[in-house]
Amino acid sequence: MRVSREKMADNRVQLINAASRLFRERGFDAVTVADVANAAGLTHGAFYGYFDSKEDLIARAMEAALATPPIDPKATTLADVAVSYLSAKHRDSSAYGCVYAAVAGEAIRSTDDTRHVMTEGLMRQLAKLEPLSPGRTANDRRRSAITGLSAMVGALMLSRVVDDPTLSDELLMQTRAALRDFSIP
Amino acid sequence: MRVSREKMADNRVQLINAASRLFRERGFDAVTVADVANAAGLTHGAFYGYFDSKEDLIARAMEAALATPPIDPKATTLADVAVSYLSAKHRDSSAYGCVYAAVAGEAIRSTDDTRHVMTEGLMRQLAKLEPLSPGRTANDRRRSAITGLSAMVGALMLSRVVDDPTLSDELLMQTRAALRDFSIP
DNA sequence: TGTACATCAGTGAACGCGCGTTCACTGATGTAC
DNA sequence: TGTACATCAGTGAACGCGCGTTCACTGATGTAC
Repeated sequence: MRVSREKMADNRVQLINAASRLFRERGFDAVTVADVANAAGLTHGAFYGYFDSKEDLIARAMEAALATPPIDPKATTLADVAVSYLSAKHRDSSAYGCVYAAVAGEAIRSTDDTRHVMTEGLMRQLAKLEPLSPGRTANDRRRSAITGLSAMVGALMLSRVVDDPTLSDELLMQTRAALRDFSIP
Repeated sequence: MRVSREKMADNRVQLINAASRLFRERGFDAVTVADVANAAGLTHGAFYGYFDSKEDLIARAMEAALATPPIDPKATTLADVAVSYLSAKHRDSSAYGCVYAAVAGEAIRSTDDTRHVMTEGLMRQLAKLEPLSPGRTANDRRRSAITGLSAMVGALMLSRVVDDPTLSDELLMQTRAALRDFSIP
């Protein structure tokens, strides 16, 4: 059943895309190698022609997920970012959402490779957020970017844990409102 | 090997304490029923005399962990809370630290029971934080409590994922500083 | 209070299951002529 | 360009392992007299 080089390149992309989606949806542990292979139209045996191990796939999938961060390109301020980030839609569909809110907990106990990928992704995300964040000096903007992102990640995670829809909505709404008025004195 | 009623009551406490510590340290999945039983001085077989299932233990352990939240009792403002919450010590030892920063990611895909326990714990934690948070009206204080807690949980998790010690420290430091100056206009 | 027996908490072997990973085989692709 | 063969991507059975859970048995506890 050998396939063409083009098909092989496409299979790798499909594997990474499926993994990037499934891991964010269900977490690293709950997704099996067979799940990812099947979602990419392969059987589990083919998997090891593309990746050394499941841990390797995790790192590559997070790398891909972090290459297209879910910051609204039309956003011009931190408050704009917060409006789309702290939405019910983002809360209810993590598959293509923020990597940190989806898998940060598991990533803490993951391989060095995965943690490194997550670190570099965070640095890039902060660099993009800084010019949109309030503050007169560069350090003020960096401070509000870090605090703003932390608040968004924290609020989104908490809104996903909570089983009370009213509280869940309130967490998003109040954090959105606070970031709208946010400033570094 | 029957044991006394007192010993049994003590065993249950030991199981819950061990679970509450181990789950926060390593996550639900990585901790086995045998790990918890051994840490409490029992073998895995005895476990099911105390709990219906591992999921049952998770809910009871989180309940216990949330009964003594890690808010410094000497804190009189949100900024005070942030100083101890966003410390290197808290980041580096999750065993007795914040439940949300430790297991929120896994709790999202946990049982209804566990999610409910986490929800009630969050409501109590917010109620305690509100009077310490800045704002003129009750809603302003609630807003700053929610945003402050979100920022603390988010910053602590991110500081734990990151493999760069400088960035990790900066995430804590900048969020601490922002919450020190935090106000709702 | 002391004794005989019933109760039942703890033990550790065992079960069933699902996972990550390996591997002999298959058959389509790529290449040498 | 067409043919013959070597290559190697994909398949699915199989392996080894660790997990949650069950259960027959053991022996200390609790109780009835």
